[in-house]
Amino acid sequence: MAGRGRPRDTGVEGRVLAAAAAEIRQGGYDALSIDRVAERAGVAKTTLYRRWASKAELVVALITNLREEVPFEPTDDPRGDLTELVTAIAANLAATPTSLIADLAAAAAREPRVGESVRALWAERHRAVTAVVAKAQEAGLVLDHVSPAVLVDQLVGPLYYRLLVTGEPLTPDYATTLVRSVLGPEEPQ
Amino acid sequence: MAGRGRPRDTGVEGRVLAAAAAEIRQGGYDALSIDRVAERAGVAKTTLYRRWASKAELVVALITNLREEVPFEPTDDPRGDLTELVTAIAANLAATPTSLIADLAAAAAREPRVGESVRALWAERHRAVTAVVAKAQEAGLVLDHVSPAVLVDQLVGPLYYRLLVTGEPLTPDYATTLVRSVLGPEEPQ
DNA sequence: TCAATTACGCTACTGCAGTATCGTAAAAGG
DNA sequence: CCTTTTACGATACTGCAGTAGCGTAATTGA
Repeated sequence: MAGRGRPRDTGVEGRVLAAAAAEIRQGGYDALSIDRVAERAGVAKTTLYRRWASKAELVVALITNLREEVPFEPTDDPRGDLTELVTAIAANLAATPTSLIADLAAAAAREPRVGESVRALWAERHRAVTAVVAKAQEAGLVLDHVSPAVLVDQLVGPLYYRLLVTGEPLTPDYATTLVRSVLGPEEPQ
Repeated sequence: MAGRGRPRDTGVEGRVLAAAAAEIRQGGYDALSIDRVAERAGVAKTTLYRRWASKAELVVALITNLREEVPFEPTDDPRGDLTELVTAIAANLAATPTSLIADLAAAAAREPRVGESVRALWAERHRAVTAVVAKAQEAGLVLDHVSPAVLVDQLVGPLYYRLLVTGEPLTPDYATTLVRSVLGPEEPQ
């Protein structure tokens, strides 16, 4: 079952990812050099390319690996949940170097395979917001003429828009404003 | 006034931009090679770098140059204007190679100088939407609790979000849906 | 006419991503 | 034991962005 030839060195992946993590922490995507990562990991460059087809794929695997699940437990207050969730996403985006996100988006646009991985990475947040929006709709917080899917885009899209396009800061306050704009003013019971 | 030494060759800029335009048309940002552009323009690479500090700056200058003003004359129907404008922006984004937009965003995040130019390039659309939203507000189409600035983000942001993040297509129908979601259903007089 | 100044072309270089080639090591199967 | 198969390391290469150095051309001012 395990194939015929020489088995793969199972330690390579971990060593390379660790080396890449150390490199990307100081300097972001551009500063991460495949040659340096390979040398630091004690691995030949060709071996590295046997695991990941490109620098972008390595970085995506790295980010996916580092990714810590944001624990989010929904309460019975969809509006509060939504605010909390959007604020958390905004905080996460603000904490990540903008150039890294932009470089991932660029790599995703260039290479279809990378695109799938990156979208899978970001789809998680999208789904979480979608779930809470669905609860808000059940609770009657969403106007009839509004499509839930579009509403999600209008909650999350502006975050990326500010980050990548206008360059304005992502404050917690802004996240709150987004939710209020979409759900209407606080309506006490 | 014109300085002391040898004057700059005034034809360089035009020739380089023309060569760059020809190159970028077939292959996008990555395929545009500074060496090839210089050769095609009949200019030394060093001369090219005397005008533009980086490839990104050259591309931004190129896009700015190619930019044709989208003629938009506001009518007395803010809602229709907004739909038309957002649809036009969506169409323009959909017609541009996604990787080019993503690469510009990445370059903007990397180099502050490029960031300014790119944001200036994109701010035009933002301002146009802001103006129409202001008219809509005057016409009473915007709910009181909604900030106009946030509303603009929620109209334009989802376009970039779909393009760069989720990878979903930008249809004219989607643009219309965005406007309706934000302004409420058509309210006949 | 001549020195100073600036632009230009040319060549060569660094560091980078990615590829090709080759000898060798480690396993499986005959 | 020996062949086959696969992984590995090493070296060298291509094309790329960007930089440095140098000789030379074109202009101004003395």
